[in-house]
Amino acid sequence: MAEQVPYEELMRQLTAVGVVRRDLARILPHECPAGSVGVLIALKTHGDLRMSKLTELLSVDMSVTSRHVAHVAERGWVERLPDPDDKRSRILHLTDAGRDAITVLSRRTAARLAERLSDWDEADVRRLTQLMARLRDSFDDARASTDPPHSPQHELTPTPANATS
Amino acid sequence: MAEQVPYEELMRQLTAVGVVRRDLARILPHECPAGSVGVLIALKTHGDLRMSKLTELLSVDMSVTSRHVAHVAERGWVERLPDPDDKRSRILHLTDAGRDAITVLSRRTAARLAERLSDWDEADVRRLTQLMARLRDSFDDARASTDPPHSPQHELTPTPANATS
DNA sequence: TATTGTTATACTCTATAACTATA
DNA sequence: TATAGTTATAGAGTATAACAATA
Repeated sequence: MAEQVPYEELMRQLTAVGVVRRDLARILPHECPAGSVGVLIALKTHGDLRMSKLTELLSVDMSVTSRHVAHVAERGWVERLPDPDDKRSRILHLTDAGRDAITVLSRRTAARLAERLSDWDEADVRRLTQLMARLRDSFDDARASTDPPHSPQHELTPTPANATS
Repeated sequence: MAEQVPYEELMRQLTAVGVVRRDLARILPHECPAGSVGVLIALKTHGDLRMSKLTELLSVDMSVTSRHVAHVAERGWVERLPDPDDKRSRILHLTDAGRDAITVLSRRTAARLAERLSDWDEADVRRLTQLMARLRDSFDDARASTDPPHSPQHELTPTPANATS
């Protein structure tokens, strides 16, 4: 891709999505924070999952998944069934109560989005959704292939080439 | 807008942006977390700003802005000058060191994005950026006009209309 | 010895509320 | 009395590291 792409602007907009996420998070019940929603939706979409697979889908550390799953399990929305093939593993299963919870959340979220995006046409909503999905895929793929080790996080101070003064 | 818009999918992709943000955050120096970057970029883009204006641009609570600004001020990237028109106010000014820091960060971020989005064409990057900007605007506008009070956050349990069992 | 999952700890971002100092 | 800004506190999300159980 050409060098003169407006990455800085994309970067800014990525940060701006936080505004959207926070606004949507505000309508969630205190019992069901965003992390829980992610788990519930993933299970509704993909069916029963093991912790490892769910972790992969959420693209977070497994310790994070474990935390979120513990939360929804405590509320009876997800069951952690034993895996007959591997006693270390657990199979996560969405309960009926969990399904009901998602229904309520989806309805409420959709209402909020419909309100906020009242002047959007459906085509643009779809375009944005598709592009964001592709963005996520591009990052997931790259992380899976090149990230295994870890990014060292260099220092910021040494900037001889850019010293403007 | 029609009722059958795939809001649930949009919702999922909004969450997925977290993957992207986290990946980009990983290349930031420990001295300059995401919150600091937001402040620096805003000042570079809009020039000198008062706390209140910066807060509006970032769409967060002023206490958050204050925290982030204190961080970058401690590192000499931003100066808090007195406002001659209002002694309660402070004018935020990006220092040369701050400008240098942004240059380094932008370069590093751009490199990461170029790597991740190597198979994207520039038009799609622009399309995505524009749609995200519009999304943010839609939420900012709505918040400004209808949110002043606060969303009550109802309970989740009562779901008579959706009981599947 | 390697892998699945949990837990302890620490850090960032955020909002609410209480506070100071001006207006 | 109202506004600009700071600080204290609390809550959510995340990653790292240490750990238990099983493969």
